[in-house]
Amino acid sequence: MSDSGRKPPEANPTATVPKVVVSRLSLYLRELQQLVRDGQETTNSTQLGELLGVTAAQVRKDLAYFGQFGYPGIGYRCQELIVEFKRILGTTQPWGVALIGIGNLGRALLRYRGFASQGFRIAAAFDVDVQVIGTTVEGIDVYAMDTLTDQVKKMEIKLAMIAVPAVAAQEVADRLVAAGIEGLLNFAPVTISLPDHVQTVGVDLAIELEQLSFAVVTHGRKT
Amino acid sequence: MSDSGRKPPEANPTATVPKVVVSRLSLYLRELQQLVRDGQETTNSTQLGELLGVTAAQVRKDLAYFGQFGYPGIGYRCQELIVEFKRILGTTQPWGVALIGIGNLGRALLRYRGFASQGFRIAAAFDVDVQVIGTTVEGIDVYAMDTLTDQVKKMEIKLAMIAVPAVAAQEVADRLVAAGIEGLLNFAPVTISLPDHVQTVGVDLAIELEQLSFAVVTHGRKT
DNA sequence: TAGATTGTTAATCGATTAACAATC
DNA sequence: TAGATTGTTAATCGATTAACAATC
Repeated sequence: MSDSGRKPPEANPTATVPKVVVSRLSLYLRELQQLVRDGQETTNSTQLGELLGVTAAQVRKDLAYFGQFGYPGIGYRCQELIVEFKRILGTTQPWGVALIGIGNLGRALLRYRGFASQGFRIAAAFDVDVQVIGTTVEGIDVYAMDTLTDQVKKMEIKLAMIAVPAVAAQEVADRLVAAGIEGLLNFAPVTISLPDHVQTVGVDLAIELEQLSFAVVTHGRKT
Repeated sequence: MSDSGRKPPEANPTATVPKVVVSRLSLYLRELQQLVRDGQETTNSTQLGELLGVTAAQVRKDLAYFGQFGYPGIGYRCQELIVEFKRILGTTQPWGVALIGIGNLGRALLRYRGFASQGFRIAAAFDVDVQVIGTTVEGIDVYAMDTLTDQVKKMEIKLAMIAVPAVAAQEVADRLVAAGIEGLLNFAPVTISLPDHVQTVGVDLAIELEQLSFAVVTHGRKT
């Protein structure tokens, strides 16, 4: 029942996974965690599809990129999928994350409770403001930007969130890259140029509202 | 030079625009605004493509969904495109936005400077906490949830941002819909069920970090 | 066994790219 | 005019869907 070692969770490692499939993987994970909280032990492609608004065929195709996780006639065991998806997404072990910029948004991110449960821990915060350097916010020490490289290396931090003003974002990104950071979550509303080996994800809150605006003005007339 | 009324900015209104094209439209707009700040008056599909990391052909195809905005041999006038894109996205006139939940994230959103410049203004804030009801945060009045319908109707608010705990998100959404809200930006890490005529965009910060994690662990091995 | 549901193949659909005549 | 760049068409590529044998 727990670990009968039946199916081979080995996918084609050369197959390149479409970005949109990876984003759905996170959504599946979120729904699975909700199902478990609701006491459900198994699910199936039809249910997962309904929860995400996609077809059952797509759910099965998505999962097939990563391996065989299902039981024909039964469906999927929620807890098993959660473990697999976390492994695939790389969040089995918690990541230490650096936060740059302790302004409005930075403080909100420091206080945000939703990171820890998904395997992310803000390990250190950085700012240029002498008023906040040396203080502790939500139990996290705020360091001067000068100490970035040292701290990042000492704490083996690989991910960073940029919550500085737009004009400073590129320079901060350059320093993070120089310090050896491998992935950046950028909240500044600018495109950042980075070497190929550094990954970036951008979150622009105004753009999200723009997308909503478009959806509303075009109304029912579909996307 | 300014408004010679040459080309017809009329697109096929029945053509359904792919969601991914609309998201690139926002990115084009952001780059165009940056180009104007940098003093550039015209651009072309090659430059816009480089800024976004897409091909020039794709830029031209994207724009073709909405009309003919270019000048063969010249390219595009930045300021003209900005005006057109804002019209298409529906942000020519500013939207009043309701904010629900004045916690960590809600306060950061209230203070965020990036909304106004893109045509969004937080018009009213709501919470259940009697400690904050009746106060003013960043010049915005905080109201009790009971007054939601009245305020939304009085201020003709059509968009709302949900920044409440996950467990409360669905109920808040239901009340917003009952109040006549047409679009929701949901920051709670849950899927919200809504009637078809109400548009939703979800922003889940932990999911963004998960996507980054995946990109880092799969490293260079592409997407 | 009968019923349910998977994983996978083939068919369909849609988006991206390349090429080029039309235009400034 | 010659050069540059658009808008659009056709070709390619990739993702989604439908169907079904295999499996529990």
